[in-house]
Amino acid sequence: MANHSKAKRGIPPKSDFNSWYPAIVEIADLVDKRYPIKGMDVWKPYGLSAMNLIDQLARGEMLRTGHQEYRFPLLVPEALLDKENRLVSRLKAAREAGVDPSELRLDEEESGFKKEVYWVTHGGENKLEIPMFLRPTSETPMYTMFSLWVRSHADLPLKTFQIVNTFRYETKQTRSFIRVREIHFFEAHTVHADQHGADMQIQEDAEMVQRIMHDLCLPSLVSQRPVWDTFPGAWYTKAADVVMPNGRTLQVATYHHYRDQWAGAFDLSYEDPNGETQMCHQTTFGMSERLLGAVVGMHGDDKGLVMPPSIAPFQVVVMPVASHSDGNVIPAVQALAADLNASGLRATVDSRDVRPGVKHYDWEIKGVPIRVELGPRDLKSSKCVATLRTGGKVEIDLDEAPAKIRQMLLGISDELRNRANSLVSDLVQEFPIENLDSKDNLDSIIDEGIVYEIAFDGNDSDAEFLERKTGLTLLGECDDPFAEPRECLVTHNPTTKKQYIARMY
RNA sequence: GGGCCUGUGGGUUAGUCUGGUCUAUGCUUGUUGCUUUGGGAGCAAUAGACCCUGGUUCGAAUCCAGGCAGGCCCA
Repeated sequence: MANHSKAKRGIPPKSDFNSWYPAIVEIADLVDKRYPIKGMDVWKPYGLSAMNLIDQLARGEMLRTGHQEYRFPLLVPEALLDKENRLVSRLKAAREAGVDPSELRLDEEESGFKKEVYWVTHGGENKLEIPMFLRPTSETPMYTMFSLWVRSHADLPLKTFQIVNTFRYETKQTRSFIRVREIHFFEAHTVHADQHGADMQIQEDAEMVQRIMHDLCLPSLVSQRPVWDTFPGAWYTKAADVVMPNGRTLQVATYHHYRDQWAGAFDLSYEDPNGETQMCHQTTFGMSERLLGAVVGMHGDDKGLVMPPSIAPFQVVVMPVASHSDGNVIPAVQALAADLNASGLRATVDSRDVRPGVKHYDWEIKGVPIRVELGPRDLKSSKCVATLRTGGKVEIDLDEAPAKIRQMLLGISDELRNRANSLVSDLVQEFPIENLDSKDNLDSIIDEGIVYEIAFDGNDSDAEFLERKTGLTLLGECDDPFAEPRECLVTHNPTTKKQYIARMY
């Protein structure tokens, strides 16, 4: 058909995910990528609206769990970075040497961090005596202040969060929402009296991640990152990864247990009830616009986006049909939308003077969960026709519309979860061979579009062997181990440690 | 980190190899008007581009260098 491509507004098939993704974010009007700086897209109203709704989910969790919202400055003086770099390089050296960090002296080694930040070196025409950088994350500025705020055990726990933009000078290929240079970022930082307090916080973080992922209808793999992939300064790092349709995993949330390692570097201590000075224990929990990237990638299809109802900027679009032939249509449509909005749904009216087909296609591309048509025919029978983005059309009574539609949205969420789960279960597979003999040629065995589940309990060099051999990256150890011990893929020791290897974004 | 490719109206595309025919092609989109309107309507008019800087040349969208931007592959 000549207008085949036109019929889909030039959307490549989703089976070609690497072309589909960058196309759909622009066609669905989430962002405009033409701003002339690499990795810095312009957020358009529709995309921003969805992102704001994701932020609201995070904010809701924060308030529910007693965190308070702050906003710290964007600029950080270089001197503070030095403090952090010393901590990071000390821990890194300790890790490499396999010794306790406290046994190492502070050295002046410069970490690679400096290369990844944007520097502000001038104020007007004057060169700044102390250069400043744009936060890549906010540990440094926040902990500087925390050490002023926390003095007594009564000040703890301190549970904070902020939703801000952070900056990273990415040199690799950038991708909307997935790898960008200006990152819309959520970060929660907490301070506790002891390790137990921080342990509990990590548990709470895990629950919050699960709740948010549920709202977004996204299944995720949670694992503890290997030591070498642990956030600088952290005792351990846990991460939630979403499996994208091309088999690559996307890290969408992380939470770090710092123990008292950062507290040492930033002099974060308090007086306990006995009047003794104690070091604080800390955690952080971070998420970003990658959540939106995951939603786009996971739920979208050949026809466009599919928005989960929880973050759909419009959950329902009401479209008048043949309103020119019946003056009652427009008022009825407006009344219906008002009804839906009054019942707490996000509904809008598309009263553009275009053909109905155009409206359907437009909102289909944008992934609106339910499109409602209302025309003269329906008015006679007091009904309207609802079309689901996930498929199907139903006639519903006008007086029951809000309740029915609310129910249908729940059904759509369930359907999206089912679809996502079945996609992921296709993409996550057991490793095809029992052990990695170095003679094996794995090219014909490894499928780069698959996430492999393996038994692995090796050390750094075993992991390096594994990664080099397979060309995949180790995500880390899962929370749910195998029920029965299995043979480790590399060491051949029996283990219940379940791990995933995949190509990561 | 290493290598490769690309840059033409808002989008997409012809032209680039082999400099002059380009005062730059088609489709789409935008705007205006009329007719239309239950899943992408039609006709007409109109608007709109050679990434930037430098070089070679009588002459550059086309060749060369650098920059910026985008994409791909490998580590």
